[in-house]
Parts: sequence; structure tokens; C-alpha cells
Amino acid sequence: MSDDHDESTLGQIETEVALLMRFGEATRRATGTAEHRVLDRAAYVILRHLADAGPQNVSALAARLNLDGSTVTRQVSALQRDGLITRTPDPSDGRGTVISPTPAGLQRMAAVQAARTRLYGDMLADWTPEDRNTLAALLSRLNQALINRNRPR
Amino acid sequence: MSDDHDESTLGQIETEVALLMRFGEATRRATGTAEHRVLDRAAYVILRHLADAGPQNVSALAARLNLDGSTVTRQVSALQRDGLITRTPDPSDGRGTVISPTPAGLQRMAAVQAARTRLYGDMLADWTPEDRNTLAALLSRLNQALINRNRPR
DNA sequence: ATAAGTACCTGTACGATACAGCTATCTGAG
DNA sequence: CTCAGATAGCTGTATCGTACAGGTACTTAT
Repeated sequence: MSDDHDESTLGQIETEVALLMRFGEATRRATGTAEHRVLDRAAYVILRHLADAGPQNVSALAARLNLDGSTVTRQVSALQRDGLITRTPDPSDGRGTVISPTPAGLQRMAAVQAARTRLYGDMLADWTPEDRNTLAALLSRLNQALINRNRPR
Repeated sequence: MSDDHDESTLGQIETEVALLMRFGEATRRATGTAEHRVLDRAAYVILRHLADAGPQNVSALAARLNLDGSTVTRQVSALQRDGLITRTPDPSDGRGTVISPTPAGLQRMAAVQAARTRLYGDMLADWTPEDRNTLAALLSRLNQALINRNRPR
């Protein structure tokens, strides 16, 4: 079954990713909205990316996160309303707006991240460190492959 | 970096899962809706599960897929409208409705599944079979962990 | 036989997202 | 320098997936 076409492995990967998305969403729903509307999906990734890659404008975020610009605009507006990011005019381009995380935003993001990390820690409690590392590495490669496929230019 | 607490690995897994969910959704959008509204997300998993576990009623589907009953009802209605499933009264319970996939539904599901599998095949073209197998196995374990966490009873 | 429980459906609401179209700004060719 | 085209961001509108609350029909236990 591992001759030239390992169909079954690909099929299994497909299945598992689909499952993961279903359960991941359910988990997010259960974890996130518990307290006081902590952070919705896109808001979290946006803050995450800002914390990671520094302040940047809407288009850059949209491209990186594979989202429509309008979606990012709205998410960013909500984040601004909640004081989690600030908009400043891009000094080098009058059309642009630079989005920066506020300390509150970073803190909120870190809190969510910590909660999720804890959750994963619980779930993967009986995994060996090697397996965890392997999973992290392979997921990273999978995402890279996805990125490469979606934006070949 | 792998001392007592491998926080960073957990954090990375968390990040990658979040990213994967974003890209997975984008991929689904791009792949699925291309032709003639092939199959939306939940519809696909529902058909998938029906093909896998046989005809069953709405509550069973909802429980298994971690969805609200009303959501499944609507998805099932849409699937019925499109001729992809049939509803029959449950002979052993007058309240229940048994959902069965139609041949067309199974075919549609298989087509989507094949397309996705092909997509993964493309993306993972340069992976070794070992890496693919490892990814499949680890994802499976991860999902199992998620399931165990979400439904401890 | 009646109360409590269950299965499904419907009304309603919300969040995330996309696409189309708008305005303001930038850039490059003449 | 000017103006046509490109680009950044915003807004209007639509759609989809989902949940919760409430209703109806049926079942089960007492």
C-alpha cells in the first residue's frame, strides 16, 4: 500500500485535517466565548501576527492571513473599538494605515494564547517531547505547502 | 530548548493549528465552490460520516459532529433538496428520521474527497512517504486527544 | 393515562467572510 | 507637470454556518 501512489495516506491526511477543523472550531467556540467574549477567530490571528511580525498595514495582513481586505478592515475596526490595536497613517504612503497592537491587545492575545497552550498541554500530556516536536514541525511544513499552493506568485 | 517545559513546542502547535484552520477554510472555499456549488463544509462531513457509519438520525449526527441539532437539520434539508440524502421515518421511533445518503450524494462526496486528496497529493509531492505517514498518524492522535478532551463522558 | 423526556423542526440572531463599488492617494509615461 | 491607471482602505450587501429558544409530535416510565 505504499507503492507508487500512497492514496490511502493522503486520504487519511485529508480526513484528519477535516476532522481537526471541525473539532478545532468546536474547541474555539467552547474555550473562547466562555468568559467575556475574549477574542474571535480572526482577531486572534491578526493580533498574533502583529505581535509576531510587527505593525503593518491592512493589505499585508490580508495577504498573509489569506483574508479579503474588507474582512481585515472590519476585524481591525472591532479590535480598535476594543482598544486592542491602533491605526496610524502610514507616513510613507498616504493611502495606507499602519496597524499596531496596543499593550492591552498584546496582553489579551497572550492570555488567549496561554489558555490554548495550556489546553494543548493537557491534551498532549502523554505525548513524548519528540512526538510533539515532530507534530509541530510537520504541521509547519504542511502550512508552508498550503501557502505555496495558494499563492504561487 | 527542550528542558522541563516545552512551552514553545506547544505554542507552535497551537499556532500551526490556528493557521491550518485558516488555510483549510480558504482552500475549501477555493476548491469547492469553483464549479456548481459542490458541497459546503458541514454537508461534506455529514455525507462523509453517513458513508462511513451508515444511515442514522439527526441527533446521532449532531452528537458525532459536535453540532447543534438545528444545524444538522438545516444542512440535511439542503442535502435533501439537492438529492444527496433521503429522509425516511425511523421505523423504531416515530419521532426520528433516518438520514441515508443517496448514490448521487455518495458520488458527490467521493468527488470532493478525491479532489481534496489530489490537492494534498500535489502539495505534499515532495514529502517522503515516511513524513506523510507520520503526519497522518500524528494528526490522528491529535484528533483523538481532542475528542477525548471534549467528551470525557 | 398522564407527566416527563426526546427528536426534530422553525424563528431568529450573530459572526465571519466575500465581492463589488467607492474614494483617496500614489506612480509612471508623456 | 498632468493625467491615466494602479493600489489601499472603507462601506454596502449578500451568503453561509452556526447557535439558542421555543414549538410540535412522539415515546417512556410510573
